[in-house]
Amino acid sequence: MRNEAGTPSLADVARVAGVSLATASRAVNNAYGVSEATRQKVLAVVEKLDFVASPDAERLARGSSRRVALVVPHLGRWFFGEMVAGIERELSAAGVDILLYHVDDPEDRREFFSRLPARRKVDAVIAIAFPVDEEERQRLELMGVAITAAGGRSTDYPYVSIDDYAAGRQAVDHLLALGHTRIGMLASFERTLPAPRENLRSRAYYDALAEHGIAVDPSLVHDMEWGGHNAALATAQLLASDPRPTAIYAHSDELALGAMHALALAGVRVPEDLSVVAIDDSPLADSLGLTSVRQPVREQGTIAARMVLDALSQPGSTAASVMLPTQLVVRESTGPVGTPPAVP
Amino acid sequence: MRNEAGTPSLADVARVAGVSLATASRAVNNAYGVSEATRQKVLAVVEKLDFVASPDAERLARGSSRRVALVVPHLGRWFFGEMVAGIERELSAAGVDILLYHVDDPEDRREFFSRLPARRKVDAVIAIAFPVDEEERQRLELMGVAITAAGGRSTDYPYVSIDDYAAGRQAVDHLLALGHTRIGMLASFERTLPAPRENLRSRAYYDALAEHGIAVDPSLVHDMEWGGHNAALATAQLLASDPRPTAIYAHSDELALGAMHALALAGVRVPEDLSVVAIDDSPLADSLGLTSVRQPVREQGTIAARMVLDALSQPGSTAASVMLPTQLVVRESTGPVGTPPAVP
DNA sequence: ATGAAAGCGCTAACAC
DNA sequence: GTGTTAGCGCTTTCAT
Repeated sequence: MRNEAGTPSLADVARVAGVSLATASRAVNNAYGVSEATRQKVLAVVEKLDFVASPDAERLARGSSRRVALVVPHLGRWFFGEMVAGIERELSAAGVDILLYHVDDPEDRREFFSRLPARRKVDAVIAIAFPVDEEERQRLELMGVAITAAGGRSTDYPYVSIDDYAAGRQAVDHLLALGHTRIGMLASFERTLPAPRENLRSRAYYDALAEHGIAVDPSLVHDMEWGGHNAALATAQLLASDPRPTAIYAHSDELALGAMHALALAGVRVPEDLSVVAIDDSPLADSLGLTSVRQPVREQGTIAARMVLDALSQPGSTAASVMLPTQLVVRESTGPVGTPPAVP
Repeated sequence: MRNEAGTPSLADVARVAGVSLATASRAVNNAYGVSEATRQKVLAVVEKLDFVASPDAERLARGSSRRVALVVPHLGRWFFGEMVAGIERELSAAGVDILLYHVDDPEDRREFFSRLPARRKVDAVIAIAFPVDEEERQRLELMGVAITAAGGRSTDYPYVSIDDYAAGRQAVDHLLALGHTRIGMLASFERTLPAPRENLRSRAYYDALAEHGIAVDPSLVHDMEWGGHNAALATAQLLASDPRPTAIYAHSDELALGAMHALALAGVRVPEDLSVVAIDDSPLADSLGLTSVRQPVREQGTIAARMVLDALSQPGSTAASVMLPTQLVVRESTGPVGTPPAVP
């Protein structure tokens, strides 16, 4: 026994308890075929020796690891961090370990899937808010690892997300209901994605306007990479258009923040002169008094984790995807159109 | 061989290459005692079979796992997410896997260290921005796992962080240099911590004022939990004090954001009526035009990762702690005191 | 209900 | 330089 003092093995437990290795194993795993008396005896020794099974040996002997890979871009942004937090909570409660892989750009993505660190390391992978392409998915499936998407949709494997289209509609419809007809949109795209896909938050805008018989003015739509700075730039351009929009719909709180800063600099009052609505309802929105569509991020994480747990316990089964509802949270950044400019 | 089709073992590689298991192992690990020719032959087979060693078996046979635990509170906040991103990049480049543990409150902390998931699972643990107490540290040391702190200081083990005192001084001195003498402070404490420790960002404020012969007005100091909302509340109180401060020093960008929102609501112009400075220089600061002291977060992560890597390669050695410099980034939120109120 | 023994996939002496 | 052979710490038939 070349064991260091601090790490007792199952064999130690067995010896001290006066039973065989096999029995000790059964007792520890609550397996059948152990008398209650023996079980208690063994568990007592486990307690006394402070024994913890080596996960590596377990995995080797058993064939599965109780480990899942979490592939996530943009840690550092609220949405992604919260999502990870939600997943971690649920998984760690179930005794499943999380291997973290951060992929910020398409190259990281590619590298992850080619090196397949997941390979032989995990039983499942959770991809946060980005699609896994068909080939990648098949390779994973071949090695028997289940895949789940959190915060994004897929046709090929189970996911949990919000209905981005509905969320967008809630935001734009809110503006429309307030009488706004000239609405700017700050849309963002993800450079993480291998190829651009249809943006449901944008489509919501187009549909809502169309349904209200409002023609879309392309100069009011700005597509940009995520980031407050870009949003501020775009907002400055919006302010220059004629007639100036009376409202702005931002795809995310961060974009809205940049916009509001630009508005403040230009002396445009919110919501008197211009209304701003966004999607996310992050802490930012609260600090800012921003009207925003709330999406339950942590809960998405929790549910994704449960789906994975299910997949682990029933290999082969395919979980049903889940779409969580969103809810408009009205704060001070939106108001009816046409409020007469207050005289200072 | 009960191997599924998709997962070749080293034994498979050896057989196909026509060498023994041992030789295959040596070749794969670039160990000594393998002729270049055989090595190439083996590696070719590895390539062809798409072989990846089972980390579990490696660890079991070798005794170490090339896995480290990352213990982090408050994912979802920029600082923590960025730090994790920095660490991940470096560690994954070195082929070390990261086990993620999220601890949001003292209870999570306690649970982490008591269940010691690290136990037998990792070779090292990195604690982000929170102290590991002496007893916890000793238990970890006993099991031979190295511990490193990122984004926080410790006297008991190596760390990498910024000099919070210096950062605070840069912020407050900037205000002082602009002629401000009545300066409010928005300080935050961490409920993650087991016990409150001296806050260097606060001390910087007290010292700076003292050195300039300015008496501290306790009513200008507000301690709060992290969050823009709390900052907004505190700011409202600051505005009510008489005479009203001409500047606010916030411990973080998020706090400053809340403050600026409160100021906007109150019709107080920044920086004409009141200057705001903070610490972090997160993307928020840029979007907001906020003067802030930049701290290199990702770099702290990178360095922490390197320290761990060193510890893994030279067990027993104690890495030297590192303190990274910070730098004031002046934007539009600060200006000289006494600017005459512009007449609207 | 319990024990003996055969692996799981790999590394590391130890021979040759 | 290469092959043989024990294990690493656990799970799991298969006996008893």
